[in-house]
Amino acid sequence: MLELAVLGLLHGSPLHGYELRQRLKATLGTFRAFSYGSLYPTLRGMKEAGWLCEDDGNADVVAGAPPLTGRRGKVVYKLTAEGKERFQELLAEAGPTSWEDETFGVHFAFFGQTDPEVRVRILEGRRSRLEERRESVRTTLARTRSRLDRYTLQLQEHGLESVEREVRWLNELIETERRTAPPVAPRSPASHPPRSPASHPPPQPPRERGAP
Amino acid sequence: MLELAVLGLLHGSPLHGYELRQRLKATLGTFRAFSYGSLYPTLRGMKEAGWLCEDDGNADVVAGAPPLTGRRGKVVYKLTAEGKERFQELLAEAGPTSWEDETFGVHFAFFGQTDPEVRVRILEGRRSRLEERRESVRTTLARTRSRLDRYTLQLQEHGLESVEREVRWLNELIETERRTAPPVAPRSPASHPPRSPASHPPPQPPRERGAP
DNA sequence: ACCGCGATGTATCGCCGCGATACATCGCAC
DNA sequence: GTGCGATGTATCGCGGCGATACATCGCGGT
Repeated sequence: MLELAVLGLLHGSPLHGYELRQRLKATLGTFRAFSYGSLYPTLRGMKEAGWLCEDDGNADVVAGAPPLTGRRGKVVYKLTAEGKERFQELLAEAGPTSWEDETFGVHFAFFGQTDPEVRVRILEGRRSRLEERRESVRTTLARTRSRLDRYTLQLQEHGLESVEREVRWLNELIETERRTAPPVAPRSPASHPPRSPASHPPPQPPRERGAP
Repeated sequence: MLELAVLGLLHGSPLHGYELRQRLKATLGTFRAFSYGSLYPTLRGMKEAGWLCEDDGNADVVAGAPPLTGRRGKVVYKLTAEGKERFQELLAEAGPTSWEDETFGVHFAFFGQTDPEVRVRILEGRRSRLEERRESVRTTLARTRSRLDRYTLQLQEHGLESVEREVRWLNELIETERRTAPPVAPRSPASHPPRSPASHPPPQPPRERGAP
């Protein structure tokens, strides 16, 4: 999970731990934070697995500069070919793990590199996860409403509204996905009949970031 | 933190582990779930600390029934006097730990037993915590908006809206608190005005559940 | 009568993320 | 030139989670 995040961030450009963490905070935003206590061990593990390697760019560090200590310089991590492969692999799998609370945000953040079909599957999975929770809250709320204290009730209702809001958000996203890449073209968007039958726009990854 | 939750639940009535967990799920709702892997060790710890004891109610279990096994019966946990004391102690402290994401929900759930002043302090602490996060998201969003991919942007904005929504919620709650229990020290209410003064929303003291 | 099976119930283990902490270097203001 | 905050690497202990094992109970099916 952190693995996916690191793979994704590093897929953009090589980074060192510190900056990696900043990006993690910025990109995943409200979803999770991650700390070095997770990051560095993960990095180590991934290095051992061969997904990434250290890339000191140019070794402009004076070689013998601090001979006293264990030589602490910047360590820049960079994806290997296997790492990129691994990233694609993780992007492609849309299992139950993809729509758990913590994981979903990470997957979503890399939707730009994800296959449209997988996107929809993950969004729908997430939605049904949330709907399930919503129903659970609703029923227990209905059953126990009268027995609840004012504050517990308020907490419960706020939680319920949060879930409902998130479901609406997902609905919009799914709607948009479907309109952008419909399983069956409901209408020709342009004057041309599509040469690719709309089901696979593989060579046309949706609007990435980076170079404008 | 689990400790507070257990103390609070058990303050109502003695429970055994299984039901305790159900209540935990129901009461804390969307906030956290907790699993036995946390619950039982915590229970053990609390028992050792003297906050609670086992109370088998009536030992209507046939004493020698299953002599083959290690004799697994229901274990009902019950607060001791020290436990109740400890609960009050925890309710009274409104430190930074009280308004962290996970902890806040638990504290809030027991606001019915909490001193009004402490309630406001916790709500305000929570709010400023959230405002801080909101500003952080806003600024990084403003700085990097153009460089972000469509999905990352959407994720970011959704997160921001969530935080804003929660701040609004807290504002309402604080407002209500202030109206119900104004900062001016309340005069002795016992005397002759039998009906409440200006403001009489349904609750005056925190309407508890359970035993009337 | 019997079995099966799901709900109830107690308990533990390994994994992993977090927060705190230590240590080191760099750049810049004073 | 010195102190201090940002940058940077790394580890440790704590605590929660999910999976799992094991045990009992009540109920319906055959």
